[in-house]
Amino acid sequence: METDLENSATLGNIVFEEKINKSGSSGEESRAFIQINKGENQSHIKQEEDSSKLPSPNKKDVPTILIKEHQIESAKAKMGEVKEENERLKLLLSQIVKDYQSLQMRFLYILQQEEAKKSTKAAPSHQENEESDIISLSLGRNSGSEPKKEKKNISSNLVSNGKEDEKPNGNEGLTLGLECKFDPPGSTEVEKNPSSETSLGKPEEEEPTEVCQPSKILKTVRNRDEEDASEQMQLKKARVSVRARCDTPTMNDGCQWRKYGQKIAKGNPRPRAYYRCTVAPTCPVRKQVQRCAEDMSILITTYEGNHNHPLPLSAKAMASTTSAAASVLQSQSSSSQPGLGTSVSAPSTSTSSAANLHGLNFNFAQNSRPYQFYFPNSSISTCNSHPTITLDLTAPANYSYFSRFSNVPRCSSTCLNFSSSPSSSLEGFNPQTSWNTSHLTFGAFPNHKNSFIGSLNILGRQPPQQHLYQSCMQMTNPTRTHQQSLSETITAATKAITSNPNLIRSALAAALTSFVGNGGGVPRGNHSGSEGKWGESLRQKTAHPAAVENEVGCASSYIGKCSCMNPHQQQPKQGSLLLFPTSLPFPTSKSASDPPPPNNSNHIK
DNA sequence: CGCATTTGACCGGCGC
DNA sequence: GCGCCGGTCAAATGCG
Repeated sequence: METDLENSATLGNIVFEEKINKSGSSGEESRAFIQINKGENQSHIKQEEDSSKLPSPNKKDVPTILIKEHQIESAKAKMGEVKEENERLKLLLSQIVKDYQSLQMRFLYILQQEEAKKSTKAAPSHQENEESDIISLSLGRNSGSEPKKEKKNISSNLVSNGKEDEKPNGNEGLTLGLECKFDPPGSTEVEKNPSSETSLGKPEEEEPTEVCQPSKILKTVRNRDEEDASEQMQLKKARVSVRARCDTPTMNDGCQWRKYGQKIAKGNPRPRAYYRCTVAPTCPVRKQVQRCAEDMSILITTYEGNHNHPLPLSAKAMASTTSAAASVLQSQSSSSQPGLGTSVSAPSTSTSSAANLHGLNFNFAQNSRPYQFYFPNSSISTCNSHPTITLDLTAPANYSYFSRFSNVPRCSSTCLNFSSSPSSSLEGFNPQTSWNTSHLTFGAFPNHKNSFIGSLNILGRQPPQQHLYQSCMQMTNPTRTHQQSLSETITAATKAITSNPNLIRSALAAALTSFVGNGGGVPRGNHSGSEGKWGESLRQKTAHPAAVENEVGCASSYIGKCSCMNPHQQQPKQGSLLLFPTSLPFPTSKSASDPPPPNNSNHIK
């Protein structure tokens, strides 16, 4: 704009007018009108030329020339003033942004401090506020060897943590007990979890140690479950469901999973597979994989819990996403239940997720205005046994998804709709042109009292954030190829997540990294969920965008650049972030028992 | 032989 | 109290 002004000034015969103050000047052959809207810090230049009134240079009207020169000088002077004003406005804006960010950080810090205080009161031994509710459930677990073996070998006193997951490992309870103030000194061998730094129990969940025979462990644990059921109910509830188009049996989220069960759930002919994370023996994270009953091409993966161990980047991405999403639920539930105020973040997953969880700053409004979330109910009711947040990464937005997907009567559902506008074709998505604007929307669940609806315009009017994400997005520019750029992307996204307290944005960033690739992942071929193929596949696609359309099966996902809005959202067009729905390049899992892709041969057991 | 998967049984929560 | 359902366990089975 300034450049335009300067250029215009050099042309001469130009009169600059501030529309507000000086509109209506006349008598000039050639004019440029500058409309300045200081409030918006935006200006538009209109140029008008009236050739019929152009003075002839040959005319001997010298005074006219002098006047014009004078006018030019005047115009230049005004232009300078405008520039100065523009600079002032910029400075002011930047200052405001800085202040805002500073306040935001302070607020987050205060929140974290408060959380820390609560945790300290409840359980002095635990310092991390970021412990997720689900992780709390995993208390008492150790990195010990196979649960069965330990269970058999343990004759010593055991500390039950009240978690079913821990039943097999009597030692686990002991381990937890050590960290727990209630842990008896005489407790037997305690195995330090390799990832113990991340395994922390919440005060509420910690329980006095109990001595029991190995054979009785299970019952003891369950009894304690009953005793603490009320406390743990919520903690167990938070879930994050990811909907993605995937022809492969399972999504490769970078983690290693072991299947421990399969059931045919009511209302869905496809079996639901149950997996637990095997990256660490004590990891409490579990996931359910099921095909969408109405669209078999959609794979629904529901995560519960947070990893208590280091994860590869690819796994971190998903974990961060799920943690961040879960934090939404947590934040809401926390408001309704002070006792559950501890954070939801995954300790081991990354500092980013942890930081984000407490940083949930949502500007709620009564209107679905851009940049604001509308929560008809400010919190998810704790009565809901399974509050679930859904990340919908499937094809074109169809809000019927939400209603049918949230069909669990007692569950409140939160949906992050990553679906694109109907016009955007997943397969036709061109990554090269897809990276500027994103739009994160929240689907409404009219049928659920605890649902919330809203939309977030992430970039819109927040230049710093925009820069942040642009930096991330630029790294993913297909022109920059391969693993390095992907790695950078992941790193940038991680930074973005870390630095930005906004939960949704963090989730978004994490989601981005999830789909960008699994750099750094160390897949284990022996585990069903250990593939790194999809990340690799995506890298290839990124390097060769043209090939994307030709991909069969799980297509790559990209965040698209789109100047238009999601039709379902009546939001401003500018600067909105739009996440295109995508099929995910999840590799095929070794597990033959996983719900088979709709198009593929299905063998359901 | 070790490990992962399969699959029937079991348990607990919830609704009627 | 009973039955349904989701979730988990653990023995059986399969595979490398």
